[in-house]
Amino acid sequence: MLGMALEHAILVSLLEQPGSGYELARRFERSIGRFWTATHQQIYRVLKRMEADGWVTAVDVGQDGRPDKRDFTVSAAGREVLTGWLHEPVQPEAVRHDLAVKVRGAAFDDPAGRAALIDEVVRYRAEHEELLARYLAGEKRDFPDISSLRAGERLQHVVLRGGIAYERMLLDWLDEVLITLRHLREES
Amino acid sequence: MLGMALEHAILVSLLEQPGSGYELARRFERSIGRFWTATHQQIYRVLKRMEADGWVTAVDVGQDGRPDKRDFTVSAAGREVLTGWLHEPVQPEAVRHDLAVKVRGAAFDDPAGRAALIDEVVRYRAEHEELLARYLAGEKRDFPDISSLRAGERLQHVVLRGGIAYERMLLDWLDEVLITLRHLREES
DNA sequence: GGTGTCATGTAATATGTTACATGATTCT
DNA sequence: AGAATCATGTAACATATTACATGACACC
Repeated sequence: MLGMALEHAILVSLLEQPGSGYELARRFERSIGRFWTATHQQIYRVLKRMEADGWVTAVDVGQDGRPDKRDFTVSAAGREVLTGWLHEPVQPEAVRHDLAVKVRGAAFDDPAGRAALIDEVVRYRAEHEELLARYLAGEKRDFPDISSLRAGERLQHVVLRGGIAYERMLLDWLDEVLITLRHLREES
Repeated sequence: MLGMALEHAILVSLLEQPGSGYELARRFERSIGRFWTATHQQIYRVLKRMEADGWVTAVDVGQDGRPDKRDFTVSAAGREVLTGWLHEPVQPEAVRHDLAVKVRGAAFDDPAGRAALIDEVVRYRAEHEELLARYLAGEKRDFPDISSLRAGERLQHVVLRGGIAYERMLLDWLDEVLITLRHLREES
């Protein structure tokens, strides 16, 4: 059970705030998704197993105007599993950076293909510029007074700072990539 | 076949330099591994399929003092597959950042557990400091004169710059994380 | 004699992705 | 009337990880 993965992200998210599979999926699209991606199908499957293993307990909640949902809460056993995992060493990350492969691959493409890559990098850059703007807006909204945060909020905030730092670094790097690609275009 | 993955990283690597499965695995531990991780088991399996599909061709090379190896080269068909993929939009990255989950999870750990996390972050930071040093040494060694690089080398270099930028950003962020964790410790 | 590197793989299991499926309500 | 959102899942398939397996040679 070493190094297991989605389970722990779900445990953290449910400890911060109990919720349904659907709500979890939405959180994974937003906040948690900054450092752990998962689709609703994965989440439902893992939640089912976690419930069977007694890591979480579910309560049916009727809602008016909306379908019923099943609200999950972390059990004492689930909390123990999480703390056990927290004390394991951090696993090396599995990196998968599409764009970097494409940039190196551009060496084997023709000028038209490289021109298309420039457009694609521009599009990709715009996406991440928006993402950074959303992170910064979220920081302003959720952590307006940084000096008065409780422990959990401070930890959430420093993780958000990581997302912001990552996006800024990425934008700067994409500018370097664009300079390089445009430079190569002008030479040919 | 959209969005397929390891295949393309292998094609780029073999176009830069033909080689055996073992050599590819070593490259994935080093240079390519900065943006795409893969184990030798994965590589052998995918190479087999790529050979069956005619994307690469293999030549047996006898070596003295060493086991024979099978050297792979990208075929014309493989090159076409790669350029086809290069012209597809970049897929959103699947992020999986263990440490960020643990930092948020630390909110639900006891003081002893948080102290242990500080030690773990320190260890992790030292690992990445070494990695950055290796990248910088590699940059000096492989790109001593930046003004006189050919197209392929310039693209390789800008990708390496990305790795360097990432590691620097990570180290700065880890310092922020340490400040936050130590601050919480002193308050308790 | 033991450790490490070179070189190749198989098998079992776990995880992740994609497509499909349902049904109510709210908004335009 | 049609599209979007809320809410839950199953099934089939693809990919990744982990453990196991073999054998030669080089170096200490």
